[in-house]
Amino acid sequence: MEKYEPQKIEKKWQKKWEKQKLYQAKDFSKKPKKYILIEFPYPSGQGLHVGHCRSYSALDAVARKKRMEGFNVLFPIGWDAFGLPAENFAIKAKVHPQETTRKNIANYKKQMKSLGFSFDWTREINTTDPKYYKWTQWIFLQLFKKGLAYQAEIPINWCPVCKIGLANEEVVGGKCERCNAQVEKKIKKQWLLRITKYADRLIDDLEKVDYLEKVKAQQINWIGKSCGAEIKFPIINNQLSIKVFTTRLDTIFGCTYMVVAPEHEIISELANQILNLTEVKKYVRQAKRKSDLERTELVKEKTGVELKGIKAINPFNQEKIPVWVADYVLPHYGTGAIMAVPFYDERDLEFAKKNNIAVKKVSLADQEKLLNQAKKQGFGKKAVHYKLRDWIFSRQHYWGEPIPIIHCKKCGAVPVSEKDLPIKLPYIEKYQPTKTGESPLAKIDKWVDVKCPKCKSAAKRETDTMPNWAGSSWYFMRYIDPNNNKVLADSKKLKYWMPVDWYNGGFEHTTLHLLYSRFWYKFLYDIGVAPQKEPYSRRTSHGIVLAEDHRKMSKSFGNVINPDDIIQKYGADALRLYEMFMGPFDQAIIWNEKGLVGMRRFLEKVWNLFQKAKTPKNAKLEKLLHQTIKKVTEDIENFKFNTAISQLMILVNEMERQNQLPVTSYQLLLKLLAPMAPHISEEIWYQLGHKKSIFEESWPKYDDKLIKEERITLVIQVNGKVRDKIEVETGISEEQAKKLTLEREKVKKWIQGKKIKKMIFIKGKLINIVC
RNA sequence: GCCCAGGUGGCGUAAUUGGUAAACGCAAUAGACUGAGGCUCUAUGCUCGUAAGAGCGUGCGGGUUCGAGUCCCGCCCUGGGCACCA
Repeated sequence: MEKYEPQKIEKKWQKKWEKQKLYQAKDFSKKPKKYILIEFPYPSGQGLHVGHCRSYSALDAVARKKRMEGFNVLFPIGWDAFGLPAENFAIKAKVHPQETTRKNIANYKKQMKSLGFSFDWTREINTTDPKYYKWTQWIFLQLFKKGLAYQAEIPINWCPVCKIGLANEEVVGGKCERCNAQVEKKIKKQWLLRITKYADRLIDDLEKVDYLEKVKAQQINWIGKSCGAEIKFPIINNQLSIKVFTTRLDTIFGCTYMVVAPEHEIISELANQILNLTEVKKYVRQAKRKSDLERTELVKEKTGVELKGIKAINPFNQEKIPVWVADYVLPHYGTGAIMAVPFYDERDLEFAKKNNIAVKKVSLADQEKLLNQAKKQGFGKKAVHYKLRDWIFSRQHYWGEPIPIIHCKKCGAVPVSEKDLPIKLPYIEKYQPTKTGESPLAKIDKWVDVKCPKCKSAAKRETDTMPNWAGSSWYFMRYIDPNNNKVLADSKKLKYWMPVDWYNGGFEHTTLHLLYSRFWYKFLYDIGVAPQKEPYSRRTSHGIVLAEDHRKMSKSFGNVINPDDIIQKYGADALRLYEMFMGPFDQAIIWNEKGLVGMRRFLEKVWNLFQKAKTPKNAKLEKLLHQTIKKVTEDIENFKFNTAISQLMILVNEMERQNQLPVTSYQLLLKLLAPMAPHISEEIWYQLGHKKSIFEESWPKYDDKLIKEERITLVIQVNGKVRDKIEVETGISEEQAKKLTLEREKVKKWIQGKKIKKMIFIKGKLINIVC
């Protein structure tokens, strides 16, 4: 056999596998199904990232192993291609986003193919394809019909200089990323999705699924359900009152003041009673200019202004308390107003001290008594609040799915007829956002001016587009039936393939994408489209790959690793192995090119063993072989790829050491290696004279009896310190072990002159003499 | 401030879930082999010692236990996330 030259053999097998259609999933096959899913990438101009490779290499290994285990595997791929970066790039480079997207996808595809992933390319999808987003729009219409999509006045980030709306990402320290002007808020009517209606189910159904515990915890924290009470505090000399939400009703007798958010309507409602209105207005103006993030960043200094002339009454004890406005209270959580109990709340205490507000101490025991009396009088209505807010679904951008709604002066917001879907995104030359804050689509009269589907009078299309999250909230369903133009996917096929058996992606998608897609799936279940309540049976997340300088890889730092260069230098199999070997799969890991050297050496060892694999039998290898089958099988299942590979290295090192290597043992090694390093394994497999792919072989099974060691090293401790070791039979009895131990010279030395209090014997492990 | 994760050799890390700390890989040093080596093999946690050996050693301080990287209490540090969540 020639020298190991990955560049030659890898290309060859990639082409052959594609021709053989080895990795196509079969609908309704009699084999049991396995749906393995990776988060589909956003095809950016920078090309595939070594971070992508980590997730894809690992799940490709899982998919390949599952096929060998006899499953009908669906391992699909597609493109999440709508979004801001493509649009911004287009504006700068004057290339249409459709064009850059096309190019980027072609590049990603080429890169992915050069890594030899076993995707079923016949099911490739693209969220920007009208045949795809027809169904994204269809789902929106169903949400609208069920009252889960609605419009509301919501502020957007507004740059007064550029005269465009900005994404949070484009606001840096409260300033516009492009021109550095102070960003303002502009109120705009926008579409929202009522995800809050699903909040309880999104928490409760987590019990049904196998996600990493920390992922579940993060979802629960994000939804942030809290049960408490709502209380109305009446205003003196006025009919109005301020409603607050609290989880600590039991502390209400210690309440000495109230705080309302600067956005709270009570401020304008009480305007003529507020004595220091100018000061208050000034404060409110300043607060409104701050982003939520800024308000949260200003941790140390809690500012606020008293509403002079206003007093509220604590309904539980009739005490008159002052009302303040402060921006540490946010308008969108709870009721936008709080009762402050400085004795029990650190934040309230800090604020009270700074502003010379009274602090009142009331013991909780006393309060309980008082509270019971109050409750009898019917105060404090039970209430549940969530951190989770409804999902703002409008974007004033070009490069997204048009929202299929027509606005009619008479009929209001009217849904587009389903048979008119998709509402295609018009191809335009100028996609800069407008100076009015509307989407660029608003300028295309020909597209905007339509007739109302209901009353046929002149009407206008909705010109906002959907966020990037829309297309990715249901894509896993489309893979199942990617070309269907009657329904989003055939219900029988959905029933066969769903739910996804194993979904892997980044931790950064734990809260938004995962929650949004679960919400949509639940909704689709409710309207009879999705077959179950949860889309993903199992969710794992991979840690990010950091650059050698310990920072995130980013074009601006100039520390990005291009997988093409690595493949060129070490081969795709070495890269794949390295991505899995570098550390625990769910932890962040620092890229180090030197590690690739080891992978390449290992593969060369495997390659060179070919010369040696001739003898019929070598009993010395049997045990290690079976141990390795067990370890690799279990480690892949538990996504401990690093230790699976180190076990294979141990086996290969032993095979090198042995003079005799049976062909059967070598073939076993190849099968175990194949999911992780497919090219080299397939090449050697054919060189050994096989006529069919190694991936059509079945996964090796181990024999439990052959794994057990007959002899072990029994550790001898004296007072917990290792003093000696003896080789014994595994099944050695306690008495025998004790006897052997006490005969040892070293042991005698250590226990000389001491009285043995007891001896602890742990079968198969150690013996400890306490004296 | 809150939430999550994590601190183990020069580096990436492993440890049968309370039982030999450092498997596997990278790097470095020394030695062996070779005409030569950037090949291969052997050794190397730290300190003392020629050695045998002894002591120390998993962020820090306590504790439980025959025995702790692993469990409990307190603290420090690093990374990631965040919408000050009442």
